Amino acid sequence: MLDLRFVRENSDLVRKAVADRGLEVPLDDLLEKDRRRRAVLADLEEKRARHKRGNKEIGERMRKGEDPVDLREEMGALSEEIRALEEEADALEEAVREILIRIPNLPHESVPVGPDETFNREVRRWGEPRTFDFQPLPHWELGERLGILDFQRGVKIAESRFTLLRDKGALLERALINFMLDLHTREHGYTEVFPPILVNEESMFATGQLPKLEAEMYRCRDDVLYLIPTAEVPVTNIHRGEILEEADLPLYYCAYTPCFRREAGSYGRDIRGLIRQHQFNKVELVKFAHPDTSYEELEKLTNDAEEVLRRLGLPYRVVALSTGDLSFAAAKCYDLEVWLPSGGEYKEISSCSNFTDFQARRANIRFRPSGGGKAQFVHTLNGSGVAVGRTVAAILENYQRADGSVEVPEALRPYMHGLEAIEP
RNA sequence: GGAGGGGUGGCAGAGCGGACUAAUGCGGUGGUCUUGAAAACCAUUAGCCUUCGCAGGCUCGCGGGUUCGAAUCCCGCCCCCUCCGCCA
Repeated sequence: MLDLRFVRENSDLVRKAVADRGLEVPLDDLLEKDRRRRAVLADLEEKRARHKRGNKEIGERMRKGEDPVDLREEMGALSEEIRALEEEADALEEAVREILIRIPNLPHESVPVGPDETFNREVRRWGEPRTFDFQPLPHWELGERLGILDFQRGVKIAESRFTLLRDKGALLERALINFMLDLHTREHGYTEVFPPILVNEESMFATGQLPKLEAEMYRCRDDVLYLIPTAEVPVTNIHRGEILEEADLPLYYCAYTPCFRREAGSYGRDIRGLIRQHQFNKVELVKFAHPDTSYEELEKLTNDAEEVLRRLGLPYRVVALSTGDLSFAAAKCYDLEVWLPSGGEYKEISSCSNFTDFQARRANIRFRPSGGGKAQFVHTLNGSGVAVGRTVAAILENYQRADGSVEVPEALRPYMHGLEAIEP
């Protein structure tokens, strides 16, 4: 959410930012309602002040034994007027808010301007895609042949886009989670947390999933709780409504959680394999940063996520998303894309974003400046570090051998009882 | 799920129709005193909204209602605690 005062005073800037994203927002409507609300409020407050003084006088006179009937009647009438004005002011405030919460964050000046992903800009590449002297298989075929991915039974147990991991497949998944958590906690300075996987509406609103992405989420039938689509939600909400100490910033958290997404509207996409699942595991990195350093923190966070891929020896590239591809709450975002031989392309495996004060304002997360003074909103950041299911796919495809076995990346072997390869 | 108790400032806790402009204590900050510290004493110690400012308004879990007037009375909801039941 943007600051209403900022929107009021910089409407042209906001208008341009929304247009750059290829979106439309009834900004003039908002400005007009905001103007009217402030006019009503001035009137209302003047009447309330009069009402207060009058009531105080009634109290004083009644204590002296009088009954000021005329004043009581006057205050009664004033009370009616106040009630009407309150209703008007509340309605206007609500209308303003309804528009305001749907305005996306302002893209950072370094974000490439363009209507869609074709305007994304590649920032760097790491690693060389391997050349095969045999016909490489897609990971779903490798996984089924190795008996570690069971798609049919996943569908039987749940529905399509759910997969059963077996034996070395389950072990590989678990090894990756532990490897990533260890890397971030022991070498990158993150504090590990394990948060609730079901969260309430306030939490979903705070990070920006609600109201816009309601259809993307699984909801419980008898309780107003949602399955998290990413650990970003519960972890960012750790400090919702809190005032942090400036000296404690930046705070680094990482969390492994399962994630659940309905993938509404992506019927035909990535239908085979592990790429687009309704349930997947992810290790997430979350930061609460000082506004002055949040963009440096974004670079560091992105590098922390990249380190996972470098240690695993998976070729990747980093892409700066354009205004049209940027998510609702993000001011800037780098996607990490891992090389997948089956498609002969780079595929998103992590998304690292700076949300500036956009989520912090919705979540009311502030910090008290060390020198004293007004509490300010922190900047929140997060990024996958990284998506586990897609990493499994990338390892299977990039480390496959001609005989259908898959070499275990060296960094992972300590986490897999020294196993060097997954064989049929 | 059943029964009871309770949500008041950073924390504890009083107030239970009109001086609430929310007592008091603790904690925090600044100061006096001190070689330094502790103690003591003094001062200070919420957020938000409107406004250029003066100033005004809102907020006692949330939402309604009664009343000239609600932290206080009534109704609904949410959350927490204790006990019982169920349960990994």
